[in-house]
Amino acid sequence: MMTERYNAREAEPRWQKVWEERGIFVARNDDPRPRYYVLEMFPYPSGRIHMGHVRNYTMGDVVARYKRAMGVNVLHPMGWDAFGMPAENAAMERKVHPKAWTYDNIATMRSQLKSMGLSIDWSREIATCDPAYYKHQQKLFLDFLKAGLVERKASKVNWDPVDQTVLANEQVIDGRGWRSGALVEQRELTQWFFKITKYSEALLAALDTLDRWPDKVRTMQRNWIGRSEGLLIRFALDPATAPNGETELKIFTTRHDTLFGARFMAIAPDHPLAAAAAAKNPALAAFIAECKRHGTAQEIVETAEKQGFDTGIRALHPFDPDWRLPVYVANFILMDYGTGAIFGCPAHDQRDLDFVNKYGLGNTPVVCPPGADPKQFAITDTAYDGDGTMINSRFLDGMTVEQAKEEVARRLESEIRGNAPVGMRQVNFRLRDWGISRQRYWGCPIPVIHCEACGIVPVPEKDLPVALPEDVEFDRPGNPLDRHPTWRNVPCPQCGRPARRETDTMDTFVDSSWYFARFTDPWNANAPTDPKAANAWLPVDQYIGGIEHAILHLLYSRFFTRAMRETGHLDLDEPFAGLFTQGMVVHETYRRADGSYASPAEVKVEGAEDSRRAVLASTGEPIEIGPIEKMSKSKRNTVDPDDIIATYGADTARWFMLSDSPPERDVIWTEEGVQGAWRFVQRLWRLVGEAAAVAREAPDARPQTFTPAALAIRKAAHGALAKVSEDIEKLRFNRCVAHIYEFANALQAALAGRGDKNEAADDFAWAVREAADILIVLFHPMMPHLAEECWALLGHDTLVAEASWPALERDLLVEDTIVLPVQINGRKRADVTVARNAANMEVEAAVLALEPVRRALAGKPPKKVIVVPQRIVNVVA
RNA sequence: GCCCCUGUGGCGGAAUUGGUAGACGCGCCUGACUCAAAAUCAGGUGGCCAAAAGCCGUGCUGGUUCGAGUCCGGCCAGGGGCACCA
Repeated sequence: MMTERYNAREAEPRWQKVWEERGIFVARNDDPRPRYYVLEMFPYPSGRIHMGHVRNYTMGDVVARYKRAMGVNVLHPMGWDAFGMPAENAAMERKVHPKAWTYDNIATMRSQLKSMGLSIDWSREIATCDPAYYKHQQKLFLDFLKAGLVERKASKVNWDPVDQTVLANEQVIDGRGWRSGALVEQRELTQWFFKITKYSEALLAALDTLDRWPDKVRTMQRNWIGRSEGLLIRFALDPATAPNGETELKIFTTRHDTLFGARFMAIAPDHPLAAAAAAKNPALAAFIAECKRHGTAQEIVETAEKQGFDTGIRALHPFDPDWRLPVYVANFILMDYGTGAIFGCPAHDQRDLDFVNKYGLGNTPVVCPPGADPKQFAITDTAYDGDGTMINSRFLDGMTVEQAKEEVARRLESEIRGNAPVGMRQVNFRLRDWGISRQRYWGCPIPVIHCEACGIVPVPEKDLPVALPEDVEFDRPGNPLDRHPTWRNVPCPQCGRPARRETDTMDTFVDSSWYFARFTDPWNANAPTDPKAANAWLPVDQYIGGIEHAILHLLYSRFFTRAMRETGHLDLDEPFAGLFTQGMVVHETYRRADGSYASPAEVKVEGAEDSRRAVLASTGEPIEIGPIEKMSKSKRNTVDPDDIIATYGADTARWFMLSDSPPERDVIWTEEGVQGAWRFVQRLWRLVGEAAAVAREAPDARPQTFTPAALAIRKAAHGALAKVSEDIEKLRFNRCVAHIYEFANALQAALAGRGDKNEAADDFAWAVREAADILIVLFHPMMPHLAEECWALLGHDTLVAEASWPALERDLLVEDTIVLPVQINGRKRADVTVARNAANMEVEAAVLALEPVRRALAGKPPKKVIVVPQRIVNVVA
């Protein structure tokens, strides 16, 4: 009898070695079978893996192993998002080279990931800091440049004063740098941009086709792209008031229906007209300077009062040349949205209303809400932005808002001034081009050279990669590339005269925008991709990662895929057909009396749910149990995967990660939960041991008939098979876990029952062997090492990692007789056993004969009997 | 302010998408084994009631329906995203 405990610590490395030696997870590009590409977001090599990684990679591994068992050619690669700031910080703090620091971390994390037993094709491993990788990224940059998808322009940029670098709009969260947390400043710099806005419309429209993405992510991207349809209107300026040469002011509006409610115009402080007007107006110039000094950092914007300054310029209303509108410079107008100018309709825009109330400009309501009296309707301090009927608007009166918009657009489109229409329909996007220049060392060098004579000269392809120099110092702030003597100063590739290399490096989000494509042919030395391989593998069938990349990484990758298509590197639009965003791993927090945090490893928790208390294990000092929060170093509520794997094994950690919480929600890491998972590992081991003893007596040939006990086992096995298969397909791992528990319970009960009844017939043994085989294959994607050990115990000389998913016998799922719940007036009162295919009349007759039903009816006929076949019966008394 | 999501036992969560609410796990209780503990095994575990019968029960509230955790209206609470975007 098998009484020994399963020794995960001994078994797990042993099986990992077998898998590796046999190379069974290596995907081949020439394998003719159908393909499946499952990918988890690759990690930043920060030092050690954390529980979030364990959760992420376990989920992907379950899918990969399941698909492999289904006979599919699976690509499941791993790499390193290896460029970035922390390597430079480490260099500054610890005097280690960023490269050494990064590769040390990669080595540690690789071996940690391997100890998880992931079915990864390590032959395709890539690191983005490897010149063999970024060489091709530089090639992509040059191709994009040639294709007009890259632009160099001066612009106001987000400057992170702590990291001393530029940030993209997407990297500014609540006015702060996404990594440093520092308040972001605005600076005017010349930068490289990827023209993501070229695809605004396409990126937006294609969101509708991504039906295997979470709605949440699609909504966030939709909002981020921010499409709005409106009208561009050219307001003529009163020549008597306009600065020299200025004749008109262009504005963009989505509310042209409210044109007769206009009270003022407003332009951004950095609008050219403002500068022109300020030339002769020192007070205005001072106001503009003041606005610019404050900048547009979010923090300031939110608290700043709306302020304006009358330029003295007057604009003429497009429908009434005698109607003059004052033009203000206002601190709340953004130069980089629309035209940097608006017309203000205070009655129907809260911000405009606040403005006029401050400067006493008044308002005219032009949209009357349904049910309101047009003569009485007035606006004081709350603008009305809803639908209604046009009033006070001359030829628009009586129209709906929609009709009025159409009428205004139609009229202004057909009115020509100069040689252009006064109004033009226009679509505007909130999305800005992606600024990729970073003033950092540890990133992919931008492959261009600045020459006094020739201007910007792309580095010739034969000179790629532009490799990072390794002899750099981090003894002062700023970019060491900028002060590197030989690397920076190079001859111009065109004219040969002394020139200067671009010292900015690329945003690290560029690195991760195409790595999924590189995995399809990572050995390719000549080109970023082999389009044949890329097109065959892509799009990624299932991508798994955190919700924090809903906009940044996922939007950039969608852009890159389109740009790579345009430059001939692959031929598809969307990189990720299926996206799954998993929840975080959270844990209780523990605080000592002095307010400092204690780690779970230091704390001993005792007592049941309602009387739980904690003490410091070493001293007995009482500890306050705090709220459950995301595992983080600062809260010290992390659990080290290495410790868990050393104590319980990787299978236990994997199993716990998948149980209980639905994968998209946060999972609470608890010691009890891990122990529960560990107990189940041991229970499965014992169960398979018992099953193996019975299975040994099984005949090779499948018996002709099965006794009820054997049939019950077979039904449980195939029922579990059907449910687990469906739930893996839908990534509902918590339900898979429940089904496997249920099946294991059923098999255990059947084996225990056998002793009493002495039912050791051939057919029973055969059913047990079949059930044990199915059980092991079913749990092997979640607990691969235990599965191999059990598989061997059952006498197989193959690997379960290479076993086929069992064939489902659907006949076993169908019962001949079924038990239907019987409701009386919608409340369950009884059960009735009927033939599965019994006619409704028969079911009704059987139900009416039931004692509880007769009692309820008391001799009267039922009002109604509803029979839902194979579901339920409801008697209405 | 706008948009989205989530509210089910002591806890994590199931519920075939309108058909037996609480699967499965954790925790707890009782028993067996043990000198004892651990492990394991057997049983129990939404509330009210001594128990049965019964009644109540999916954030609150109203509705639709033979039947509502699920659909509709109105609230409340928690979480997330966006936000001078014209």
